[in-house]
Amino acid sequence: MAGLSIGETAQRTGLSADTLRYYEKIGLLPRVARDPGGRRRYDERDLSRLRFIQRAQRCNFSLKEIGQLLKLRSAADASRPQVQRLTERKLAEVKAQMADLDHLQRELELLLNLCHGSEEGCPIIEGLES
Amino acid sequence: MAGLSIGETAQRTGLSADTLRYYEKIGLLPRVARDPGGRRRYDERDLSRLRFIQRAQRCNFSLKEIGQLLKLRSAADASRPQVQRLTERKLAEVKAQMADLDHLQRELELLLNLCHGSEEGCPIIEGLES
DNA sequence: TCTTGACCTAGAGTAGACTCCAGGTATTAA
DNA sequence: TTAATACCTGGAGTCTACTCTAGGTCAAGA
Repeated sequence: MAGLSIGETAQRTGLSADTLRYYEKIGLLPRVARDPGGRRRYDERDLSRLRFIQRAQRCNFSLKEIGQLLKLRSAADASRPQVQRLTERKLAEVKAQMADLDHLQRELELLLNLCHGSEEGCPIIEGLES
Repeated sequence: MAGLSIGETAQRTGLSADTLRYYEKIGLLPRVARDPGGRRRYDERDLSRLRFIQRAQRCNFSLKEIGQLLKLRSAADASRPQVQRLTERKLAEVKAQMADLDHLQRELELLLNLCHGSEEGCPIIEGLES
């Protein structure tokens, strides 16, 4: 039988079967193909979409935003100016978020370095206090 | 009257009065002192705790984790290894998120470039799906 | 004195993203 | 043939971090 069952897809992506059904229910995945018995069959397109969703989600995009991103991704030539504006906005957001995270990373690293170098007191706690 | 009212504290911290009451309700702040009329009075200790909470929250710690950090704060010396572990985990999370964002950024930039470069339609974009 | 505005409590409601449940069907192994 | 297993649907429940509501109190100004 072509494609993967929901169980296999769950295992492969690390998402639960419930989550996969949920994504379909809210339209994040277009209706997944069914076998003659009515069970879902996930193809490579679906898996690619799921990987995209997971990456975007790890970047703090909401499912709603991911829906928009997915539209950009698959219908890019349908309404190009609009698509382009959205893409640019998302890109700007991604860059801003990168800058924030970069800042955060430095801060956490600084705290940890202080911690390794200090004799007494907890510099992480102290750092968060001041 | 000693200390700040909830309104003044809200203004000073940028948190809403509701949020301040909420933090107290869930035990993130110990019971705040009351004046004879039963209104809250925030002292320097409370404000320090609130600053701590806000900083930690900006570092992507959940309120639950912040609760842990606050407990550890009283015995900072003894609990240093724990604090360090928590911080290290956060740092790892932040780094993973950065990597994902980087990936997403490239993908969006690629999409944008393809859109700029083509006359009508973006035939290569369908290739992104796979 | 009356009114206004800040405050009080307990508890309900919200949004996002799941997660679980009940009751039913299909496929496979014994 | 039967039992186990994986799957189906619609809908209810959960968690986080608030946010809002109702109904009441208190202190200060006109």
